[in-house]
Amino acid sequence: MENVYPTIFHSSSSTTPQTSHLPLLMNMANSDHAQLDGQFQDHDKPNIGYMGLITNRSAASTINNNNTSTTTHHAPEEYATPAAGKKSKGDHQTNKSRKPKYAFQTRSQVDILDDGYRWRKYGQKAVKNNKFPRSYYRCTHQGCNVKKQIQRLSKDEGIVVTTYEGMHSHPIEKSTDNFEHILSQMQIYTSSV
DNA sequence: CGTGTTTGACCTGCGC
DNA sequence: GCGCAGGTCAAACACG
Repeated sequence: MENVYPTIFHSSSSTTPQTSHLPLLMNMANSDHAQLDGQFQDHDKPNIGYMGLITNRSAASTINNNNTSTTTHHAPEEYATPAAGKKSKGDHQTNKSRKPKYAFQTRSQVDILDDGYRWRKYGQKAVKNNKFPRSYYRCTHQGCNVKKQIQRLSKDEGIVVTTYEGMHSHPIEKSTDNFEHILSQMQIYTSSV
C-alpha cells in the first residue's frame, strides 16, 4: 500500500460531528507540543500545524498535494485491517476483526507528536517510493492495543502522517491542557472546510 | 533495573 | 508458485 489515505474533506455536517471519533482527536491533539498554528514556542518543537484527519478505507489518492489545505475526515467504522496477520508466536491478537484506522496529516518538523499516551516503538520499515521510513508504535498501557504509524512524506518533508489504529481503553496519561483549545480549532477546521 | 529504541529476521497478503 | 512489500517479533542495546 504505497498509497496513503485519501484526503476526503469532511465538510458536510458540522452539526453531526464525529463525536465517536473525538477521543482519537483528543489523543492526537492532547499533546504538549502539538499545538496549532505556531502559537507556541517550545524548544525543539517547531511549528506543528494540523493538516487533516484522514481515514483508510478506499485508499486511492495521496495526500501529497494538500499541504496547504486543512482536511478532516473520519472513518466509517468498518475498516478492515489488512495487516492483522502475524506469526503465531503467541501474541496473536484475537481481534483479527476490523479496527478503525485514522490518519492525521500534520505539518511538523518532528515526527513524533506527543498525544499524551505512552508509546513504544516496535518496528521501523522502509517504505517503497518514500525515502523516509515508517515507524510503528504501540500503546504501552496494559491491555491497550492501540497502534500508530508515523511516516513523513517524501514529497513534502514537512508533512507527517500519523495513522492511529484502534481506540484507547484508558485515560490519557499526561495533562490535557491543550485539548480543548485544539479540539475547538479542529472543529473549526471541520466545519469550515 | 526498568523502560524504550534499534534492527534483522520472520510472517502474511497480494499481484503477476 | 514466486517475489515483493508491509507489518510484527524479539534479542540486543542504550539510557535515565
